[in-house]
Amino acid sequence: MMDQPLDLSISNHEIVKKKKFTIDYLTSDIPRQARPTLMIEKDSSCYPYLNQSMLPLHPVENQLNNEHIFIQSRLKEHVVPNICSPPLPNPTLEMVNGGHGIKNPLFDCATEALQIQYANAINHGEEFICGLCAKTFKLQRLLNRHLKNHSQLKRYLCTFCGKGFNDTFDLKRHTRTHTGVRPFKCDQCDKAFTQRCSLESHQRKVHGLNHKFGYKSRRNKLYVCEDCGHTSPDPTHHYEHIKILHPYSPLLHRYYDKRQFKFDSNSSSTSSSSNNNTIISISERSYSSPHRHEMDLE
DNA sequence: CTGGGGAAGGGGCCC
DNA sequence: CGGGCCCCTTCCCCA
Repeated sequence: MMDQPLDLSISNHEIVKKKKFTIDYLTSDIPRQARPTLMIEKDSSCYPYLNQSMLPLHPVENQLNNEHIFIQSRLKEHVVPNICSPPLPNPTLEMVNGGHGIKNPLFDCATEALQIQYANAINHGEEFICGLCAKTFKLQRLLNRHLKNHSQLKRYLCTFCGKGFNDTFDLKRHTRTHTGVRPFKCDQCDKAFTQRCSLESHQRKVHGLNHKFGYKSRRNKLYVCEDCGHTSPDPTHHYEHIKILHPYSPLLHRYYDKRQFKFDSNSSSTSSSSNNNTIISISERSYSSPHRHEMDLE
């Protein structure tokens, strides 16, 4: 199966400079001494549990000097840790989102506050009502998730800027503002977008294309490599791309997670990529992976 | 002022 | 039931 060279599409994304975050996080009414500081060592790896000497460096921005990147958050409740001291790997920090984010080590401290909010929640017949904003929910777990939105303490932190999110998908979506990954490409022009809705809005407004999808209908899943912007509709192709080009990605450990890789019988490693960007040809043998999933695709 | 696009909040649904 | 993925929507910025 791997005798033929494998064609992989690599998007020509650029690292987009977003001044917005720099301004947001460096201007604050919080006294400078009181601001938490996120210090990311320039050469630190995003994959602290693996062999750092073999890992790719992360594209970074907001660089203020040659050795370190200091990003000061105006959101004092984000609990921004110092992730370069003690030296990585730091067992107290758990990476998420393929190494682009970390679990907030102090998130458990929010449990008490959440319990107070739970106590304020009202069970009114078959409805669950938020005691803080009076929004109603049909299911308890929807109320539970809603209550987290009231908490200022966020579960996941962006390793680029320290901004916090309760949802890893929100973190992943946010990370694209730092990496410049734009998976959703317009087939009518050269524009690309970080979100599918932005692409569909663009096509509707600029090209006059109407959606052929029903309201809230699911689109075909597009697998996106958050490291380089490579996209594929095929989970097998996506997995092969990560295995070959990003052999130390934590995503490879989630081969059996159906939320990450939805393999099916029609999935083929030879399917073409959905974008029209630079095509490079890579020999499988040239990138032999030491990973234990080497034979999983046979 | 307006339109296009970026970014993120909120909620539905699947695993 | 929680985590994760996705869609809809809104807000904001900028040309």
